[in-house]
This record gives sequence, structure tokens and C-alpha cells, in this order.
Amino acid sequence: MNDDIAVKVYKALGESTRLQIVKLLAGQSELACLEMANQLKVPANSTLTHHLKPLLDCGLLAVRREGTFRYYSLQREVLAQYAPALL
Amino acid sequence: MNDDIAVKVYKALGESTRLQIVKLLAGQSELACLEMANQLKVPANSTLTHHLKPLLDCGLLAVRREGTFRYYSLQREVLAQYAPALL
DNA sequence: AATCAATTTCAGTATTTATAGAAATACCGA
DNA sequence: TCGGTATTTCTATAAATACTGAAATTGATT
Repeated sequence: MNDDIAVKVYKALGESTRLQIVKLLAGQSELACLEMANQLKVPANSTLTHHLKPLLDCGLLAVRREGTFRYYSLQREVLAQYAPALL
Repeated sequence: MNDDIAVKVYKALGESTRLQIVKLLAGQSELACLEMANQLKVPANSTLTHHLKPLLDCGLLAVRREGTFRYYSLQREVLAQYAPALL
């Protein structure tokens, strides 16, 4: 276990909006920013983007571009390693 | 799963000194503040106490007083639920 | 090319968290 | 009760993180 990565993962999970994002994605294959915003009932603004960054940086999320959308999905192996309770 | 507690637990784990404390305690039954400080190579000062607080508050640690010492131990069931990789 | 929709980046402020010296507390032994 | 040790609380500063409006970017559509 790499402690630097573990710290990043747990720091990313230790904020309620980000925990909600992870739990939301655990129940779906992928979601675009706007869809997430709707389901989380937060504005689809820069705040959401800012929260996605630590989740992407620590490897918990992957992103796929399709036209003007970006679809975010959970990297389940990573979550399984550090926080399987969230799957 | 209670999200508020989960956020607290992951926030507590998302800092390198606190992650070290947890990993250190995973290998021992209990440690006093000063012993932890020695093993972590940080001063046994107020900074350590401040880091112990979120770990206690989220239920990851328990404390037992004996004379002038306080012995901290890991609540393994809690860690097992949220971050079994650290056990 | 002009416009539109989805999303990010920029820039600034507000809030939270980390660090650490000094003083306070709590218990022990003489 | 006095002195010493372990630890915490107080207080202040520094650093990191969160939030948000506005501007910029990117690709789709006409």
C-alpha cells in the first residue's frame, strides 16, 4: 500500500459532496457533469468541477469525452481497495 | 452506512500524520502519546493531540487513562468497516 | 462563420485545517 | 504539599480547501 495514494484517496472521500458523487456513481455506469448535478441537487457549476478533480487525481474516477459531454465513471478496483464499504 | 460518520472517518484518514498513527496502532495493542511521538518522529506536542482528536471523534480510536498516561488503541471494527486495507 | 450547450479555468473571498509555543491540568511520588 | 512528568487547552499564524460568478474553451449545429 502506497501511503501517499491512500492519503489522497481518503482526503477525496472525506468531504460530503465528493462522497455523494462516489456513492451516486457506484449505482450507475457513468454520468455527465450535468446529470450528476441534477441528481445531487447542486448547481452544475465550477464547484462540481473542483470536487471532481481530487477524485480524478487519486484514481477513483475516470473520464471519457463524447462530443461536448464528459462522462465520469467509478474505478471500482481502486474503491474496492481503499473503501469497499462504498461499493 | 451513515454518511456523516463516513465523511468524518475518511477525513480523519486523509492526512499523512493521522494515517501513520492508524497504521502504527494497527501493529500494537495500545500506545501512549509520547510513545507514538517517538515512533512517528514528531514532537510529542500539541500537534499530536490535535491529530488525535478527529481520530477519536470519528470512533477510530479509543483512549484509556492510567495515571498520567493515556493509552490510545485502534477500534478495529470501525476501521474494518471503512478502510480494511489499513488493518 | 455564428451560435449554442456543456464544462472548465480564472480570480477572489470565505472557511477549515495544520502547526506550534506557552500556559494549564491531572496525576504521581517524595 | 511540593516538584516532576504526561498531556491537553489556549491562542495565534500559516496553509490548504471550498465556494462561486464570470470569462474562456471545446465541440455540435445551423
